Amino acid sequence: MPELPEVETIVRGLRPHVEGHLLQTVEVHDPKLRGLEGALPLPSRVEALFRRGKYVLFRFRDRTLVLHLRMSGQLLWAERKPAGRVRLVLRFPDGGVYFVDPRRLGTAEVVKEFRADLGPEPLGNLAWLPGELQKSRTPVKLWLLDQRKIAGIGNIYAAEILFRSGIAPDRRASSLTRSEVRRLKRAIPEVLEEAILCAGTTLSDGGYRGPRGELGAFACELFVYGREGEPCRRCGTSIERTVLGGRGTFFCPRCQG
DNA sequence: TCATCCCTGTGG
DNA sequence: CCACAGGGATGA
Repeated sequence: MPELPEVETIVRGLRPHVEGHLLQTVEVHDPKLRGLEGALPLPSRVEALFRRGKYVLFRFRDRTLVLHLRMSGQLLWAERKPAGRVRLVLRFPDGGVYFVDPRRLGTAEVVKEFRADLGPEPLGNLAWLPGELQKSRTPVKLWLLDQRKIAGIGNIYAAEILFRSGIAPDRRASSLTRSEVRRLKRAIPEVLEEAILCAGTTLSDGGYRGPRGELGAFACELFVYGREGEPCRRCGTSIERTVLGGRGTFFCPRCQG
């Protein structure tokens, strides 16, 4: 499931193929995306390709194509049609961006101006973080998952960030000690940047793929996510799984007391 | 603030 | 064969 590190990996990989290049045609293979047909003048030059939170944004002169991969979406650069359920093809002179999405939960639209209720990026200056945490009584894991508070963190990285911080997922955000806030503030960019260096996380289901179909190696660096019943890599205690906000929540009961 | 829906492949 | 996976929009 693409979160910030996966989307960043995709954008970095696609950028040299796309930025400054002419989009020739848009092929829509899913009725849910019918709205894209004729939404852009073609051909159209991609002025910039970038990420905001988990969104992928193709900026044209006066329009922006907004993609969200949700659970199962992939964006692949390929010369020919890849395997899988292709919902959309953005064709360039020397290849295409293929939006493959078996569960069809991903979204794509063309807008005049990108609007989404997103909090700050977690890789920038986090000086604001302690004050914002102080204001919220929601469990800290749900706070991290709330895109309006901080943009780009999903279920996998929320779990890993909290493990590294030594904070239990159900702790209320406003109850964190100064020391815990300091550790969280450090762990957020550390975990995300390491995951970007690993080109993201491909779980055993194989769902996430990089822009050329690569696997994300951060799967080998996971300490808690998906490891219920396995020994904690730090202390050996059995990793536990609970449900918080309807989502699977993994943690070490000893390291995250 | 919390539940529901969207989707479909996969594991149990 | 059914429950589950879950980000985000939406409505209660």
